[in-house]
Amino acid sequence: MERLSGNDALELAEIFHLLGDASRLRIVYACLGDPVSAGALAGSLGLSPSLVSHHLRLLKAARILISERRGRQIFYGALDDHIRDMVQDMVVHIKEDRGAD
Amino acid sequence: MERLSGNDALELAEIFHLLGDASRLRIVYACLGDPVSAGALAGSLGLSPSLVSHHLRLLKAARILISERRGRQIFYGALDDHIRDMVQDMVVHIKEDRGAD
DNA sequence: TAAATACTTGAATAGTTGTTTAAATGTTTG
DNA sequence: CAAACATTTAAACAACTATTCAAGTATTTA
Repeated sequence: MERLSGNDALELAEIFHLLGDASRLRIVYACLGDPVSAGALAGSLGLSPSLVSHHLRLLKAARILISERRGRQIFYGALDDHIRDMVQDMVVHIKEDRGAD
Repeated sequence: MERLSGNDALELAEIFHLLGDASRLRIVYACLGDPVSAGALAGSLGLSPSLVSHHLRLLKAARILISERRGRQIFYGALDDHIRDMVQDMVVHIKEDRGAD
């Protein structure tokens, strides 16, 4: 049981905070597999393109997602496997926990 | 790679959101071992008793922490091992990830 | 029971943030 | 080049939230 410094807490909280919004969490989750275009995200999640774009910017700035342009679309995907595993594991963990109610 | 419904996302995001604040994250982390009194938390984390109490209420409502009165102090600890492991694992995961910069 | 201790509660506030609407940018195609 | 497509950007706003301060409640002890 290590100690958690104020600085560490700030940094960690930033990641949690980004996943702490339903829209953003769904966006991240939808990007864990093959890269998805911004428009496809908006379409499949029922969110406005503008809103999705705003969230994508934050997620990219936090180095959770990366973007790649293909023609006139821009595809978003997880930065790397570490991100993929981390998010996947966290979601599984919480789902398990809340399931055992 | 399962799908994440809007409802699931809302529920999951609520937990993430609670851990997405530095003060709250430190409080939770400090409670993962032996139960700690509200005053001790405030003291060791350098936060006002009032602020700590506000956060504790939220964390208790979300069934992350539980409280037990002993004399005039009230001790807070993780709800169960599931919570302990979950938070610990998430913190480790994120620390690893950000370390590999 | 009065004082002291340990927390909690409520109100008030300054700052943040998710969302919308409208306009702008970059890219392809006729 | 102009029109259509895909996404971003900027401004604006309502809702939310972390924090503080002051007052209130419960528990112990002198």
